[in-house]
Amino acid sequence: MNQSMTPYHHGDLHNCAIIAAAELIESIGSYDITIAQVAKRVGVSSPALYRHFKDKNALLTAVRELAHIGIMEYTTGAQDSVAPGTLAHIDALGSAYLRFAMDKKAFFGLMWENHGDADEWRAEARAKRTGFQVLHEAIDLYLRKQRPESVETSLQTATLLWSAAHGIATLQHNRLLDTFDQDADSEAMLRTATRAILKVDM
Amino acid sequence: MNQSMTPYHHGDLHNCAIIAAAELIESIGSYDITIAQVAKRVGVSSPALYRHFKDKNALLTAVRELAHIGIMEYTTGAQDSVAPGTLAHIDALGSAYLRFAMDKKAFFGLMWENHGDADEWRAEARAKRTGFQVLHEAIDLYLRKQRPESVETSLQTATLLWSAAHGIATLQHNRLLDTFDQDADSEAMLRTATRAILKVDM
DNA sequence: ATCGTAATTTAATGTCATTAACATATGAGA
DNA sequence: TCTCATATGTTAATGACATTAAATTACGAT
Repeated sequence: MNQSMTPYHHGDLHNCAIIAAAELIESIGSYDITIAQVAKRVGVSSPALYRHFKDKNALLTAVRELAHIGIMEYTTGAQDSVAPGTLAHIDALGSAYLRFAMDKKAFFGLMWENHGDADEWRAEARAKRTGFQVLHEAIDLYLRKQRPESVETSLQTATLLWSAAHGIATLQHNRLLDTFDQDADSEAMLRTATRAILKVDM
Repeated sequence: MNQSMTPYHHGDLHNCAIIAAAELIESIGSYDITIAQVAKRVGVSSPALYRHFKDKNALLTAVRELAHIGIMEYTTGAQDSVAPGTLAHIDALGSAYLRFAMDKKAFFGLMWENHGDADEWRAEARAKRTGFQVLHEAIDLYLRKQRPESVETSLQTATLLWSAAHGIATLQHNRLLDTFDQDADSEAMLRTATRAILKVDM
């Protein structure tokens, strides 16, 4: 990412900073990072970053996008080995979500955090093909095959299933699941929830 | 809370500070407060608070307890008008949870946040009668009456139902629900989830 | 009344984010 | 190639905070 031949820094501070921030977040396992840390990691002074990002939050927002790409990779990767529109397909997506939440704790926390520029993000999210869209498509396909009379509820079903997965992931993330149920198994929980929800009329 | 007759502050800075912090959080709708703000509100210098709290986080932890009491009030209050162990009872608890999450956004966010002293809290939470215990009892009672053969799964069922409620609350909290489903109705979603989960074998 | 301890206060530090002022590179033209 | 405008960096400087240190005052027991 760095044109190591150029003086100053030039070239790609913008992207380098985002990546450095992401690496930093990953390495300390928390998105409570400082501009100074990122700057140091890229080998540049703190104020330099302000040429590329309005403020610290703007940098974090950029990292957030990386996190969304990451979850997309987990999600789409999970689809490779399953037949489209099957229960296994939906399970795989849910499992990927839980796995991402655990593997990339800091990213997971960061990406759903309440961010200031929420409105812009929401607009984009609706347009793009996000992890949610992938889930929605899978559920739509599943219903179309298994319960065609309920296809029209696929959006609500997807939203509900996402909520369940998100709740499980979040509670586990904050170690609240095993606080109350020492034997809690998030994967099993989500599979149970999935089956319960898919079976029910909306 | 203040012995307005005493000089200095004396008397009750500890409790006054907690309440002031809670009021502040409520008023600005965020738990991103400063020690200085709290101190000012109580009419005392910032360092004074350090005589009563190890650090800022200790103060927030105290507020967190208030938040838990608050959700307990919502929860138990919701039980007054329903027959114990009925589906309506469980609905009422879920509804109260969602309502608290919306009414007291900042508290809701604060109380489930990743806090440093998590281990102590977890130990206490297991001992005390928390909102979760109330839900667990209600579900246990429900299963005992409606599906006695599944009573042994009441803990898992409670955990799963909490997860669903928490997911819905959290996503709505961050305005993510209506990002993907403009017509999303959190109450309806939770009722659907509740019915689906209670019907299913664990 | 007196002393020791608890509760406060004002100073002082150190970490950050962010802005200001200054400097250097780079690329488009003359 | 030389020159200027713009982009990109750099080193001060500022201001908000959390937190600690040192100095001060209130209170309760002797």
